[in-house]
Amino acid sequence: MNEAFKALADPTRREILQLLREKSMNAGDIADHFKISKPSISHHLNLLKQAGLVMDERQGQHILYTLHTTVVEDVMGWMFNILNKKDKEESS
Amino acid sequence: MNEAFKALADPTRREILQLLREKSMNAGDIADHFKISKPSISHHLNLLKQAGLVMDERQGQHILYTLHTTVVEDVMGWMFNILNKKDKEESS
DNA sequence: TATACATTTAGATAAATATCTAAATAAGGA
DNA sequence: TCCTTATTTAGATATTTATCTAAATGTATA
Repeated sequence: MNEAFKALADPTRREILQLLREKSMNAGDIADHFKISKPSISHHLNLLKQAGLVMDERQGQHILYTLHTTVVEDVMGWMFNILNKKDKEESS
Repeated sequence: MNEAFKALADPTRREILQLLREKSMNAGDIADHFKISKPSISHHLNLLKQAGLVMDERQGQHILYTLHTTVVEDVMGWMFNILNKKDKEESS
């Protein structure tokens, strides 16, 4: 989960996740939303992929990126635990 | 919220937050939980403070650090939004 | 006030990261 | 097969970050 936290630390990568929340997109269309170069976006996409936050699938000439929410849920779980002082203290 | 995401990206800082979830602690006691130097811990505590994730309060010779959950909730909200594709799509 | 303890600040350094341009790979179509 | 388009990989560079030791600051107490 450390990789996911690190991936989420960058504003560009968070914005990519927000784009993908709406719909899956290919690398080029994602890159068009930003001012930085395509190779940089490709690098960010790779980090998101390593972190398990997105999945990629080649579709002909394009590569389609899709949000993958399992790890997001894991991170949310960690955060939720922080909010609840001592998860062992009571059960009811 | 960017500072909070960046603060959460470091494993030592996340561990500090987990310590403080149990109870408020002073800088020295926090540092004793780690192998790294006190100045390094002080630096991490400062970043957590800048991010709004902890608060500090001098108590005599010691400085007491306390978890501050408002920003954690903000981050959770962001994550929650990512999980729900298109928050505008329906209301019921 | 002198001393000890707790913590931070200063300054240095090594490692990690974000970004770029240029080149390579992969697929589709003439 | 040749050319175009889509994307990634390689390699370089500047910035940021985590860490350290040494010094400074703040508080308590003899």
